[in-house]
Amino acid sequence: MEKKKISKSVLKRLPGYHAYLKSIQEAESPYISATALAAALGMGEVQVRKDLAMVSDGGRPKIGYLRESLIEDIEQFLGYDNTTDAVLIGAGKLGQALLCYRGFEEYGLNILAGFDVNPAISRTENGKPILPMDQLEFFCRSHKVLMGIITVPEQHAQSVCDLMVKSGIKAIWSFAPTHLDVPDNVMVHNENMANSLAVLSMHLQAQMRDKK
Amino acid sequence: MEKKKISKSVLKRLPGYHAYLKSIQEAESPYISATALAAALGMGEVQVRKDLAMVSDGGRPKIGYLRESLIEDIEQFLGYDNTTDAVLIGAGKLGQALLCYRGFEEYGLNILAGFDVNPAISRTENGKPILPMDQLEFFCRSHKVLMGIITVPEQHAQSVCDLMVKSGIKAIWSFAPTHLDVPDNVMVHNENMANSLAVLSMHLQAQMRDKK
DNA sequence: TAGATTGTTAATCGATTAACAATC
DNA sequence: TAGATTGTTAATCGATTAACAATC
Repeated sequence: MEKKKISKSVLKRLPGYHAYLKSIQEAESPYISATALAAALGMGEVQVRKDLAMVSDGGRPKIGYLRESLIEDIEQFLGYDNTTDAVLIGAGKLGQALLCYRGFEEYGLNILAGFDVNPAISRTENGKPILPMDQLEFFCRSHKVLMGIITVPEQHAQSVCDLMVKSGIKAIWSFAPTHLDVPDNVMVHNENMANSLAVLSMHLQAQMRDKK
Repeated sequence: MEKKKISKSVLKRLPGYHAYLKSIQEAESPYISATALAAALGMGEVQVRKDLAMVSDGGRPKIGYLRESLIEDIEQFLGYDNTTDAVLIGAGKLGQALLCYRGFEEYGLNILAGFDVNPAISRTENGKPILPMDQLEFFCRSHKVLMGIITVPEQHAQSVCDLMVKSGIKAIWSFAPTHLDVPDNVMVHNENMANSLAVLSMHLQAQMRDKK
């Protein structure tokens, strides 16, 4: 397993393999072939093999990959083993949902606290603190937080984003449907619901048209 | 504006242009150039121009595009004008957050109702009904619902998905971190948080490495 | 050995970018 | 006219797919 440069497209497929491999823990054989994986996930088998080659140090011809070690390889590669601390700004409905979502731990994400201009509550149901905004920078600096999640309304997204950058955050996961300007060394990933919707609506429109 | 076949990549960028154009309503000039748009969103200007060519019937050299009609063109193209009805299954935290999110209306999405195996409440804060699962098929058929949103835990996602397909749904927007098997004529879009996280974590890891 | 499977090298495909002609 | 901007045609780039040799 070399540290070759990995493309975004491959990166985005890895969690899918991981989830599937975890879901078949009870399987009879401890091995799984790229062929089988591809069939289960509805993908091309060559693509699966190439993707796995990026993270694994090899399967065995005729047999396949050792499932357990494949899982470990992906986890190590994606950094699921060492957790990333994050803060979240915007403790509205969506923000609270994310703060309470337990699944993130599995992916090595640990949201330490939520922030809000005007916290309605001081803790989430699962005990995570919700703090006033003015404590953000001190909190991030002292906990060395590098990841921030934005769940504020569109109008406030850019100023919240600026605040995060000022607080030393290097990776921003935004749920606000708007473009964010950041310095070069900061990465923004837009979980833009509008984009997803566009693809789905288009499919529906095309289907309706074909029906006629 | 022809109905050329449009690629997914273009489709996913259109909402970004739309949001930005809406956000500069107060601007002095009623025109905007692809150059200006590109600069504002940090994109290549040729790409912007090509994307706009797909939806608009042309800008004017030296001047640019008429902002208002560009907005309309994108809205029409993405179907923001005629609303799509949807149902949501899984009225947990995330499900309720989506049911209450008002921004969807802007994109032509109208979530009619939520469903849950065991509804804790019968209505959301904004008055949307939360119904028991066994009413799903009748509801979908009678309201001719074609889009479904899945916000149930991973283990139940596939069976919920099957139920949606059985109820006539053709486009599924899933927030469950797992692969879903569907017939060919049904489209699934995975809003897979794990995928997004993978990209961001990788960026952080790379940055930490470079720092040393 | 034969056959399934791996990994690699080459070909294809699609999307982005660059170059340039057309237009106001 | 000159210059900014559009739209198109060609070149590049990257990712996917196909073909094939290697291996157990």
